[in-house]
Amino acid sequence: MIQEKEPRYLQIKNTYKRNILKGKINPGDYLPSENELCKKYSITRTTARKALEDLQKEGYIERIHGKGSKVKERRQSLGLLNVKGFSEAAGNNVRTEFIVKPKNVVWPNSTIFSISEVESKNPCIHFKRLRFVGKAPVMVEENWFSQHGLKDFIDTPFIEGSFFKTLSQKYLIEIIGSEQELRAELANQNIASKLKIKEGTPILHISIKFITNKQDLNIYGELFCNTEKYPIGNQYIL
Amino acid sequence: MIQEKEPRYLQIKNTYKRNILKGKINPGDYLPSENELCKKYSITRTTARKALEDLQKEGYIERIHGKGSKVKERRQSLGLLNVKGFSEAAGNNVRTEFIVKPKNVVWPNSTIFSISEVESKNPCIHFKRLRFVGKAPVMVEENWFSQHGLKDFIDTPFIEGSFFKTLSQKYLIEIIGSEQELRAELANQNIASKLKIKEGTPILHISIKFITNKQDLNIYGELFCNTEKYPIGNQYIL
DNA sequence: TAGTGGTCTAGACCACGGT
DNA sequence: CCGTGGTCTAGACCACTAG
Repeated sequence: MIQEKEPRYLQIKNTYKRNILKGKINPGDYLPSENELCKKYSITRTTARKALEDLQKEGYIERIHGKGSKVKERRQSLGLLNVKGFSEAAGNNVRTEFIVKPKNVVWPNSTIFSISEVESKNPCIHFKRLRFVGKAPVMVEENWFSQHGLKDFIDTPFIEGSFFKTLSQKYLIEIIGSEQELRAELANQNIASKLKIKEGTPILHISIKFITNKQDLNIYGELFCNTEKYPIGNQYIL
Repeated sequence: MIQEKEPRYLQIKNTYKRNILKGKINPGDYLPSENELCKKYSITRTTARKALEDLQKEGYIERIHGKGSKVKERRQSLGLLNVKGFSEAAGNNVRTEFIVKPKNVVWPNSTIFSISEVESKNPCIHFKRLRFVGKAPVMVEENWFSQHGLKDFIDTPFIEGSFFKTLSQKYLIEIIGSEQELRAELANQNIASKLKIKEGTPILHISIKFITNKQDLNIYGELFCNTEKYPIGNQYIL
């Protein structure tokens, strides 16, 4: 086991980050000033500033000259398009149900993304899920990907119910990018019944390709979202 | 007229930024090390670091422990929204028309993004455009932002008709991130008439906040897109 | 005027990369 | 080994906000 010493500024940054995320510190509140942090943790202003600057860079606080470090308002949205996935963004109020469990299928004719030869030579895994916020179904999600390097995927349950967590923890596969195509459409009878909305309600249709750190493994998805109450959030920072 | 003294680290940062943009320094080259900068400009490492850290944050350089500050190959792709076919597939077949030219307005009550104090204390600039692919209008775009640090913005035409090119080249302002909220909606009478579609056609409504490298300058936008023929593409790499 | 964040100096020790 | 960037100390002066 490698013993890594976490820098002081990171410890302090993460302390406040956790407290903001947990709701112990609320939007509008002010964090301790730089000088207060210096006393509290026995550090110098350089170190205190580094912690605060990082929090600012990540969008948690706003620093106001002459006033202090104010915790920013964070809206709740689903955050589906960012690489981190669903469960993390929407809190604990989410549930996922299988409509079709993972199994092998023939590769569909993807009209949008082209599939590499290596991908198409391997079997295709497919599954389909329905995602809820509270009791309301908000999204139908369907995924396809090559079995290439994913032994026993079909027979193993997802770690904590999360697809991406399973890829990461069991197979060390990380998402390193994505391409998306977005369309507004009217729900057909099939989607409408699953999302418990009327046929003809406007829905957001997302075709997505997640690019992974493993050669010739991409995750292809089709998402159909009822955005009426829960718009899709998307954040890019850096 | 307020005489603002530009901080030393900013002068140095912008010196190298301009040289990179002008091609005097090429991708793969290394910038002077922190200690070399200290000697060259008679500053301390703190100041040299601040300049280099800013260049890194904006994606111009990569800092490698034990090696140095390497100029990056291409600017980091931020996954900004682009209409598929706008610049590539449609060739030069793209046109933008003003519906409302840039002028000062009172800040709207943004229901989605919270505006910082500094932003709201400065006047708000607003403009509204209609974007075409060929002869077909495909997007209504409306933007708001603080005039903070944007002297003469309203009176100057856009460089090559591009808003972001103007920000970058005239004011050295770069987009370093974005937050978006996506919704599928039915076109109201106003939007429908501009996009030449029937009222009730599904459209993609995007609320977007572009975060810039300038403190307290964000670009807020509302986009209404007819995605029937031209879906919105979105790419995120890294 | 007191307190805050913004900029800056002049040092120090460390971990990492290449020789 | 030396030079690089990463972390950190202990101060300083300034500009801004608010009472």
